[in-house]
Amino acid sequence: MNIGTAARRSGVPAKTIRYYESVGLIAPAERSATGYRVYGDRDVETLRFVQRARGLGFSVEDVGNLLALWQDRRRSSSEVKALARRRMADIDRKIEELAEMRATLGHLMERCHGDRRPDCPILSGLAGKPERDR
Amino acid sequence: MNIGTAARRSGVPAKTIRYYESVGLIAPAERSATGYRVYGDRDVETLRFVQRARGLGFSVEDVGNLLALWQDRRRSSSEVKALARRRMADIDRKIEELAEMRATLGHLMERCHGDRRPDCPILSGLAGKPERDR
DNA sequence: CTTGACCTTCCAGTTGCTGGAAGCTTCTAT
DNA sequence: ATAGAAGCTTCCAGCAACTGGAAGGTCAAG
Repeated sequence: MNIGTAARRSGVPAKTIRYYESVGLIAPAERSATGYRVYGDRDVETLRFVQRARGLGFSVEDVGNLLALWQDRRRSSSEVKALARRRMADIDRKIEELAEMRATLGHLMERCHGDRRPDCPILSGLAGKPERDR
Repeated sequence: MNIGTAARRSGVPAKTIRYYESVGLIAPAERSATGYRVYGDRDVETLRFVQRARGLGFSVEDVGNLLALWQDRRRSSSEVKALARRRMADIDRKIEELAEMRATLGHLMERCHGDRRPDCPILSGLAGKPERDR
């Protein structure tokens, strides 16, 4: 099958497949006589694997490692789990960051009238002159 | 004061200040006779404002808008609040995405022994062949 | 045989910096 | 006075992970 079909079946856009190939995440596809990339069902499975791993937020580099482990019969599951643990820690850190932003922004917004008046605690807050009352 | 001092006082690295100037987020600084950028206390305040807004995750473009509103006496606070609301929605969306990743990754990890054996539900899960038992 | 859908490569742009090179200027210490 | 360190300037490159678009070759249908 051609790249368009592989793209449809895997959910990875054709452009992205080419990109993955160019950065070495996936092996270069075979080519037809006229230079078209040719894919098989295995390749589609690989692409789906990549898609899912990326969906969990693993970096392209980490996906490369996961892919290598996946294809290595002699792997130990602890290596995979270690990658997953690191990713989990990343996620938790990011969630915390966002929660903090959320809280701060929420506090600022609460006090803002949001009407036609120029008075705005959000701006004062950003300016570092927090409304001090209450 | 020179850029290094402004950087120290505002918490924005000198390189980043130059970058902000280059993309038009902040006005070009005045220059000394020898071409050094010269800053005043106002500029440091502006930089701090930018720093805080960026810390809440506003894009550089949005910070530009906030800055403009901050400096506009005739602004209405509703404009500011609208920006904040959009940012809040972004944050919530991202938190949700991350929470979903967390959950999925957590499920996969739970079942992985993480020992020397190659058997690994994390990889099978990514491969799209979820362990079906239990 | 022409049209339109695919495919190819290559270059550029996105976001928000950050690092580094080459070359001035200013400060500090002797 | 002068040497060296620290600070400043500009410009170019690169990070992640694509995405868009131009220019051009290919293929199937009517």
